[in-house]
Amino acid sequence: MNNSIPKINLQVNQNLYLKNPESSELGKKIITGSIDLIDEIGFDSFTFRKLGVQIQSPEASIYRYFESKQKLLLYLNSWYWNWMEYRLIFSLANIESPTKRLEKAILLLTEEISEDSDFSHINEVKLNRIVISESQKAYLTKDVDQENKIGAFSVQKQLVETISKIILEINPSYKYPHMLVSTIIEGAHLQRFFAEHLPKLTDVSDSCDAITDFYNELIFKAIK
Amino acid sequence: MNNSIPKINLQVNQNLYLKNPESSELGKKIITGSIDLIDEIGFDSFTFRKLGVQIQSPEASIYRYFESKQKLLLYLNSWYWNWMEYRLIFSLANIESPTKRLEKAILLLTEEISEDSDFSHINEVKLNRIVISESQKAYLTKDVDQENKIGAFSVQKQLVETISKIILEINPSYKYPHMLVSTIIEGAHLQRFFAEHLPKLTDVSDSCDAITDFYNELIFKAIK
DNA sequence: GCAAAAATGATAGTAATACTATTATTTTTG
DNA sequence: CAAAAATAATAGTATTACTATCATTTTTGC
Repeated sequence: MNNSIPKINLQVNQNLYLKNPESSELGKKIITGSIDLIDEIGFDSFTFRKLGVQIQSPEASIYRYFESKQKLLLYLNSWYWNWMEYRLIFSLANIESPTKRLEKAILLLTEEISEDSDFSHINEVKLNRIVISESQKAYLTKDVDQENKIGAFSVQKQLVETISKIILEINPSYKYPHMLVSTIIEGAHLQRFFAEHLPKLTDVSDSCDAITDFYNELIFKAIK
Repeated sequence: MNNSIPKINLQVNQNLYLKNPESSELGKKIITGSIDLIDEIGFDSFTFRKLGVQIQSPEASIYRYFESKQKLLLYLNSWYWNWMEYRLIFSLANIESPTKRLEKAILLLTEEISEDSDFSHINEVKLNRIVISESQKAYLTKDVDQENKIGAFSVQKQLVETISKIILEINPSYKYPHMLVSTIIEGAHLQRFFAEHLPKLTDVSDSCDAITDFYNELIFKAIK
């Protein structure tokens, strides 16, 4: 990811918004502002009223883009995984060996995101932090089946499928490729959260990236 | 777990309640009622007012036991992991072989809980469903460091430590025992959630228990 | 068996939240 | 440049997450 990449719009599932926030200045301000604000105060304290103050637009205008703050969170989550898949495709291009492909995928899913790619009006470092601490709230709801029906999680499912296929290339008889991949995807985020807030649940070492190393070992041993 | 077990009170961290709910009839009704209600409508829609209606006591009385619904969730979570540890100790008693001990621990952490043990006024089947879908909301908060400081997660930490030690008995040079155990603990619950709501993220098979099998294989290969 | 203390019930109230509605003003576009 | 679309400004509502007060019931220590 570097400056040579043209500004591409990642398409997010239309059911997650009332009006595409990419289609106007106000829409982009809503996205940029909500990422800033959620990162700062957390999703629980985040309200459209506070966002309105932050971006200097009335609360009612925000409701014309998003039905609710839940839907906005689903949008951000969806954008993030879309971005991940884009990065994955990019990073796997022209690599033949399935083992190398899997290694690259694991790195992408588990590494810390510490640089904003300037890819768009979206700050990926902040968004990554939000996905780590808040995205589970997007599906751990009584509405999950409804949300699933409208395609809110299709990007994650797609990503899990893509990486599962690489695993099956390496070992066609491995029984649990999807479980293994979804374990990494959610687990890696959780481990980052634990490393920061509940270190007794992890084995953090300042030196190298323990999380990437842990998952690399885990996965390659599992599918051998 | 069977009827021969005497009714024991599991002690929950005192910082999580204002008044011990085990100490009175109303307190127990609050716990039983909140488990029923959260299981039914979900934690997001759950309010102390609704709970008051359910147990026929005024909202204000509930606030004398719990400062907020967040604290109540922390209490339930803490009770659950306390119960798990109790079961673990029970299940490992008199077993020498660390491999067998680990196998038993994995089973306990990953199996489906489908029978209420009649161990107390708490319905463990419902509580297990609540912990699966809601417990992450107890720590994925801006308040997590504060909550951690008052000991809200000490039971989970204890459990992770106990099982990590078994792993180190089997392989003293394994680098990531805590990460491995916390990966199981949180991952197993998540996989159960996925199996029910987002099956494309798993490899469900009706026959045997895929989740237990998956983690068994994963862990023993990882530490070999 | 009874007074004091503690717990609970009944009721009310408040600031904030998660929206919806209406009308005025600005901006865009054919 | 008029019509349409988008946004701003303002107001309003039901619900939530509490806190406060006082009356009533239950528990307890003697």
